[in-house]
Amino acid sequence: MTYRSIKGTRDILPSESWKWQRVEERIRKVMERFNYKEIRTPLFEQTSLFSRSIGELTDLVSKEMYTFEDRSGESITLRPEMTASVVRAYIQHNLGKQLPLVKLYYLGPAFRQERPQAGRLRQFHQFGAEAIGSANPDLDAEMISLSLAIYEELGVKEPLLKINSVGCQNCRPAYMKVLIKALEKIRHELSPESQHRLGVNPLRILDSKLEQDQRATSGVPLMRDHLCPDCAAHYKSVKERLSALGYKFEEDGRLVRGLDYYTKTAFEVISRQLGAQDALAGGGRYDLLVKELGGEATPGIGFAAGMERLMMVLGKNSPSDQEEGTTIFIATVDRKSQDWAMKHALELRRQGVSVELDYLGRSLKAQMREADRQRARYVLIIGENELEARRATLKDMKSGAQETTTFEEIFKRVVSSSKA
RNA sequence: GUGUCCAUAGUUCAGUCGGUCAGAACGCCAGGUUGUGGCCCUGGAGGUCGAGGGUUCGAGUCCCUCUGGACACCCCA
Repeated sequence: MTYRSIKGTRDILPSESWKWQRVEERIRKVMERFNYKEIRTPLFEQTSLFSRSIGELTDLVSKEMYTFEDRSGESITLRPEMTASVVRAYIQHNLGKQLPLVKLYYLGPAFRQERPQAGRLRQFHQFGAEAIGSANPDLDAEMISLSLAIYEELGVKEPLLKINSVGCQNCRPAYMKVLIKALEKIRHELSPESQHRLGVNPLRILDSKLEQDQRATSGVPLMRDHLCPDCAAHYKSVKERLSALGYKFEEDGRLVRGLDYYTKTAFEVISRQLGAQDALAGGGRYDLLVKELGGEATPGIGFAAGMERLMMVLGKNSPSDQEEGTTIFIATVDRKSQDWAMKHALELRRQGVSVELDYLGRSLKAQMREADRQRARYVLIIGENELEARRATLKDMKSGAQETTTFEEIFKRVVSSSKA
């Protein structure tokens, strides 16, 4: 038996990792244009941080977390998302005392023990942003705009924006009563699953994928029609700001977030190019979360996005550019030239040039083939004759032209072309 | 957790009613140029046909179990 990566985890091999690097770079760039600063938090936290913030009864907490006891008996959980950690750090380091509005972004792995499928892994990667310290709907618009700007920057085709308001502690409880009452009335028309959800998470029934549920709930009251004046005004403002920024969006009164901490604005970015797991990003406002986790009552908003899903969408679009090749391959023919190559490869590398040479004792022909495979811009050929004459042959792999000249001249050329 | 489908060389796949079916392409290595790439030609290495049982004179090919994978439900990024 051979070892394999654990179910739902995967290796990102060199054939792919360079693409991830490119994408991550551009994500960071956009984040920074919006003046969000990176935060890196630990991969694991105290279990209660997540259960308290996300909600004890949510599916995520009740059956999807990687929770274990460490050797001291403390309950530890691999982060299933990043918002809780970011808010924890915000409180722990009193970030709100240093700045009235804290804008943070993150990028990294998260863990959820679900059955893997297209766009869903047990170790997956998320990037996202959090802005803590303002309840201003302008900030909601900025946050949504930020998430879309990233997809725009990367050339994602037709990301679909869906928004909704999930209310607040003032209006949601009352609405829930109305909703449950309405659902009770049509209970027998609901799917068995939804009948079960009635007792656990009635909101979920609204976005059930089953035709049966959709039909049955067509006349059921929606949160957006039962918002308190404050929430209604906020929601209206967000929509106005989005329109003013030129964004198209779809109001989805059935959009629900799976995490308990959301209030008011909820949004999702969907891609039709994905499978059943079609959410590229999801987020919303969480005005109660900081207080819930022990900080001073501070409003916040954020979003999280899936890297794997992004990569899937990007893979389906442009044929994408090529990985950069090495700049120069030094081909050698014997021990002496190999010694020379080792020494000068290091020298060139110190000057910022990417250099490769042969470690398999291959023929010159094989080394040339290797250089070609690496898409080297130049091959430097060094042998007995050259060593003696303190010259080497430099071949331009694109044109095929080659010339024998002094080491100094060659290095000058290689270093300058590597900087270009 | 439930369901459906799948499992043959490094990769993508052929293998017809169970009887040379262990193959192709690409990739890899070498040679064709005893110091030179990409194209082309030639040759080579590489598989206990996911694992374990069973049916049969005989099983990649049929049956069972297991493992792994994909997708969907669920859930969500």
